[in-house]
Amino acid sequence: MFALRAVSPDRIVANFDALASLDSEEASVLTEIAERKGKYLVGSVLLQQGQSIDAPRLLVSGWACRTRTLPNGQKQIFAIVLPGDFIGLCWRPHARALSSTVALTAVTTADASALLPTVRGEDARYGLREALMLKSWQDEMLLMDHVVRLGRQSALARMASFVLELQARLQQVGMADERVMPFPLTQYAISSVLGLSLVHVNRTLRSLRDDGLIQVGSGSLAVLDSPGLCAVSDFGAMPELGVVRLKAPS
Amino acid sequence: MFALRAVSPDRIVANFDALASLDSEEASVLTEIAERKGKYLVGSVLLQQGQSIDAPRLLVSGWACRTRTLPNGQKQIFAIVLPGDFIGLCWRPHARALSSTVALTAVTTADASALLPTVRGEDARYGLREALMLKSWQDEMLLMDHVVRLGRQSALARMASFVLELQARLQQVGMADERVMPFPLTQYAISSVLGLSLVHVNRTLRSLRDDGLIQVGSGSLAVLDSPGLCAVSDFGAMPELGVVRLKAPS
DNA sequence: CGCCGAATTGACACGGTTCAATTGAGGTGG
DNA sequence: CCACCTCAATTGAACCGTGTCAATTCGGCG
Repeated sequence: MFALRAVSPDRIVANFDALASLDSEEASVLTEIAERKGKYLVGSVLLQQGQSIDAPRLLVSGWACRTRTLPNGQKQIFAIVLPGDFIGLCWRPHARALSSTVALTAVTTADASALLPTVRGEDARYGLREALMLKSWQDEMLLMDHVVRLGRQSALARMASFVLELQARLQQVGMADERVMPFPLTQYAISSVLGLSLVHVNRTLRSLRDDGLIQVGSGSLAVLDSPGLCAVSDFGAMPELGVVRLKAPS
Repeated sequence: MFALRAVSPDRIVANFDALASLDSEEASVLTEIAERKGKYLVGSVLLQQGQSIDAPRLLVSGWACRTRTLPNGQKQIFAIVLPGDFIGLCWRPHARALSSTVALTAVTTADASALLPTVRGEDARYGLREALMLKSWQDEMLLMDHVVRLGRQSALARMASFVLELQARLQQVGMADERVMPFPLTQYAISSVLGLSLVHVNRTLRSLRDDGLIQVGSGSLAVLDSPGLCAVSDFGAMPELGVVRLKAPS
């Protein structure tokens, strides 16, 4: 299936190399990691809230989310985890997971424990360390962008900026072209991300579709009018994604 | 003024000692830090978004907030910074600030650069390092609690859980007793935190007051019915603050 | 073919925003 | 000491975005 297509180790290396130049040894470490895989079904809990974080993993294929379930049964999704993203990678020692990570589709992950010395600064993989730093910096930035979305944007703007965020991130790992991207999320999942009711998510999507801004197919989504979508998204609110500077042209 | 009362170095040490036992050398480092102060007026930018973080500071007195200003002029406040909290302390090397930190009242801060080696793990202050780790863990947790607030709670619940959060945090540094606490926030600031309109913040506060749950005086707030406020807050949604475990009784 | 979860749609209620005006409190200068 | 100014707080009324309830349709899969 489209959405489950695995990201190739090469793409992952390229993604990180774009953040900070990697030497060949660093690239091969990443490649090795990406090849040691494990599979999980939809709904699998990849990391439990409160669990101590000692073995970081790399998401290789499929989509997941960091989420918390409220007492009344509602869910709040903090972030969507895409191929090339890490699960349970933290710069603080002895950290515990602040949210559960759950598979939204079938998923494969790879053990990334080999990166722990690099994170701790115990080896000389400076480029890789810089890339990991920028990656986790981006994660934190996305969370703050999300706070702005939930706190200050309308349903239409939330949806538009969410779509644009996913598009940008998928393009970074080569899973989306200028227009079309995989989109395996149910409307319920989207509602749990955006803090809206399921019904209103449906209406909001239809509105964007009726305005010719996007097109949703089975498991995929196409951005028909990127500037228009930016306008709706109030994107000035979160110009940050573009700011994740790629390395200077070498 | 009540709210501007400085937290004594002793209280700060006690706060951190409650997270992880400190030895006397570690305690004296904190004390020295807390005594090297600088003053700032209301509205001062203590840390600019995008600025590189190299000199962490400790907030000694007054309140501040981490915030971002949107293109339309609205603000979104991500977190309230209270005495005993750090400004610009990050576990990743070469990090940049993801939001600006602005003084909400007159403020005094202290240079905490002396803690950098401890954060980097370059010295043997293990207890202090553990305490700092838990402190920043709590910061991140509060941010996720905030996402839940904005995404899933009603105005009343947001207000109630916000008040309870501030109460708990102020009690940790000895600035609030069982009932009353300093409360220098304008309703506009509260609206920027909770993602509500200024007018509705006013109405929500009045509702809590009319129900006999809280009482607001000049620069202070009293919790009259703590269990009642918990009930309104849907506090089950964010049981985390209580979970910041204090050290085991020695 | 029949089943089940996901998507869709309509009608209606309600929470929250917006606009506009008034009141209250602290600070400053005459 | 009072008049005045400014910003924060307060209140009312109308509007509208979003949630809720309830049905219906669609689509994949056994």
